[in-house]
Amino acid sequence: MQISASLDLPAPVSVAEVPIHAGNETLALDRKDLAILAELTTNARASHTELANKVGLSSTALARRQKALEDDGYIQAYQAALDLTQFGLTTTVLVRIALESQSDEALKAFEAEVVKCPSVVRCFLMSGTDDYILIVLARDIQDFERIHRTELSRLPRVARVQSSFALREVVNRAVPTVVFGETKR
Amino acid sequence: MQISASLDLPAPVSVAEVPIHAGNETLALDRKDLAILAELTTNARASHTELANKVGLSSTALARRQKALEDDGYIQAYQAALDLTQFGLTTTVLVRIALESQSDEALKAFEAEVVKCPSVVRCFLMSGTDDYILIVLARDIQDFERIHRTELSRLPRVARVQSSFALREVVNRAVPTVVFGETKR
DNA sequence: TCTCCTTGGGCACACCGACACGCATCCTGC
DNA sequence: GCAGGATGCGTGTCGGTGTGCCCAAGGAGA
Repeated sequence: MQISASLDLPAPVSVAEVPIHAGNETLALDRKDLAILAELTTNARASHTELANKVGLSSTALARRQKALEDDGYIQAYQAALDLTQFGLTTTVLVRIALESQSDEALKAFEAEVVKCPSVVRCFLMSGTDDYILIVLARDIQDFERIHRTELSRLPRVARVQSSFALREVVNRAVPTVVFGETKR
Repeated sequence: MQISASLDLPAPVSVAEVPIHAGNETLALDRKDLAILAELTTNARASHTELANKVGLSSTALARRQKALEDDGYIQAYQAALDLTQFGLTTTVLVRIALESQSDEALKAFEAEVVKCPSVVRCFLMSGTDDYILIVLARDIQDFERIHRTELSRLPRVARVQSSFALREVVNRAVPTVVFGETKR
């Protein structure tokens, strides 16, 4: 039942060895497990019998595997995906923020506040020159001006804020397709 | 039953008018609808009775509202969230890509190929100097070197590639919290 | 080679629950 | 007061889910 695999970090891989797919520690999942995950990524509410037919298993076997995938932590949660454009959130903005200092105290202070910003959906602490990169969702450019004023400019220890607007989203995947291709079994 | 609201774009808003929450065209959703969405964002497989108890409705009323939310497109899909660290994907890289030219043909050629990159999860066409920004998931830095070599460097019309590694992810939300706070009713 | 044991799959069954319907009630706006 | 919309209750049917049991394949050991 899909044991271990929790801590088997990728083995050191020589550069020339890997063909095209990544990974390749022997993942404790076979093709049917990946098919289950791929299907659940699309239809989280699919029933056992429905999934069983698509994967090619009996409902019993599928139920066992699905439960194992949940218990082993491969499946974190089942969540509804909302259409944010229905809420008017059609504008994505990438914001680069540099702090006054990189002291531990400054980072903590900044992060404690940025998690409270209701329009921020992602925030990365980055290597390189820019300290943080945020992804902000807004209704339009005017709304982003408001967000900039009421949320971003109130963040502590900020030295510089630089915003770039996304004109279009070309790719938006929750899971990289590489995940569903990697298996030895 | 939650009609319309599909096309009611944000009304022009004077800068001083808005207090703290965004939006504020009269959204066709009341607090209970938002509570349903908030709950389904966490537990997509919750039953009608389970949701009804949390929201404070009967299962009948809840079923009607949930169906309306689906039919009106507020809920796009129900999907399983995978723990990507279980697959070894612990490294997030932001990649900025500038093309040789901004001609329509160059954009189309690039985009047609970037959607095929299995390690790319997001790709934005950006305003400003950088043409595209990608979010790439890798196992580690060595794995990103492979991705850079086998996926990114093969993209057409690329003039410059600049990569920044995310040291830590401070915020990761599927839905901005502002969504669940905006309503008039 | 034979046997034991483990692992995973499939079948059958029973139970509990979800879901959909009809109807009565309540509230609001006109 | 009336009409429309939304809620809540009750009921019946259907389907999903969980369990027990048996079977097949593969590996280990004697």
